[in-house]
Amino acid sequence: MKESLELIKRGIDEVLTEDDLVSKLKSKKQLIIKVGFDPTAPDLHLGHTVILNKMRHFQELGHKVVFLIGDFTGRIGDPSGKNKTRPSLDKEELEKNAKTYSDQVFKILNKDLTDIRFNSEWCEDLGADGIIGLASKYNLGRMLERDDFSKRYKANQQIAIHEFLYPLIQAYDSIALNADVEMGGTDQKFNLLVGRELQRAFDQEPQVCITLPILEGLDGTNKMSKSLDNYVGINEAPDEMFGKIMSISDDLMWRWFELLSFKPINAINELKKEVRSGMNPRDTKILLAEEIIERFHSKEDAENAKNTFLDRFQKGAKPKDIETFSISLDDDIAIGNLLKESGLVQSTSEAMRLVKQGAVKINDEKIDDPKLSIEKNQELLVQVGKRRFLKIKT
RNA sequence: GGAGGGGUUGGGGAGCGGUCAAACCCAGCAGACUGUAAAUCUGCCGCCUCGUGCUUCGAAGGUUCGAAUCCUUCCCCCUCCA
Repeated sequence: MKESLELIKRGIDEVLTEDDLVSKLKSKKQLIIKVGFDPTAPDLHLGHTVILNKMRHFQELGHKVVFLIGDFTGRIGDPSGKNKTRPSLDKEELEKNAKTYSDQVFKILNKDLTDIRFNSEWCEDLGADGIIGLASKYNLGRMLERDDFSKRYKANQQIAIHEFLYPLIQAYDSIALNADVEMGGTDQKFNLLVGRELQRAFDQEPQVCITLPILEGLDGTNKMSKSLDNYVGINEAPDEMFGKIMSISDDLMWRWFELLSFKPINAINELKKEVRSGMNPRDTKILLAEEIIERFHSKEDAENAKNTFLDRFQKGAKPKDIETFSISLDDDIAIGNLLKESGLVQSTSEAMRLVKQGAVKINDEKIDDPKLSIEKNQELLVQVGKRRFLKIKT
């Protein structure tokens, strides 16, 4: 019992309320743990794994996890999204996304203790009556308690009505599932609590709400997300992962250790201490990268990725597999056009700039003439900046 | 229903007849330094045939030697009062 509670509480932000959690755990019944996911972004990244790991913890204690895909809520639009009208996904697409999810999710979750559900299952039947009924159980004052709403309200900014509906529907999901626990990021706290209250209004035992810290992305400040392109996808190739993880700042590294590593807290503190007394932080970062890659690929992949990385950046070797781009030419071609055609840069203007800045190498020689003409029927190794490589056959 | 404010290059946000491809900040890219870091410094950051070249400032017209800046119409957004 004590250990269970400790496991659950590790690395989380808040439990509301701990007393309720304790009594649910004491009841010895199999609990239903609900976590909602966005139907439009089925590619999981490390940010998602923070919560997936926690779901896994509950499974280790024998509880049932509901992986809820918010296809219906997705249609309404999350309050945090401004005016983006969301495309409603058709059945086929949904199934595809669900499959993508399940392909990835079971790298962490236990299949036997996981239900994948869609909230359209019960929301479609809710109807206008149902929605009005739901809405009658909540009130404006409580809605405005939500930080983001109250700020906007005070600042005379608009709040669309449907934004009020969103938390209600999410709460209805908890009722439909009879959830015992709902988890989400700290930004979801309000929504989770609405679920708790509405369950009471529907004579259910209120769910325990657990918030988890939000993982910062590669830039170190913003939430990891696909749209900001600051993520590490769990399906990414080992080398790719390794490179991305090594590029994070030292500060962020500790944050990632805390939220992503399975190492005991003590071990992490020990590492911190060693760095403070002179160990190169790069080497601890390597440990982190290895651990994560091992989890989503294999120990061998992790080892290889590490070696590739060291070869490449410590010894200055080039990547092993450089793609080849072939183009057939009638005539010689200007370097700017060649770079653009090959896809190494977006425009010839960009190519010209890069050449002027000394960022372009051909066969390991820096070029400085933006008007350089390349002869046809040649094979060249072209490098742009530090990491863009391409073999070009003209 | 009435009154007012606004739509500028990825985001934020100046400009309000020429000196505007458009200040400044952020993001991004490149170079230096390094641990492919962070911080810092420097440069770049619409497009091309790279030139006293071309196309941009919600859309379409108009005034003018000249418009992102003025006028007209249209589209869109926001706030306040009722």
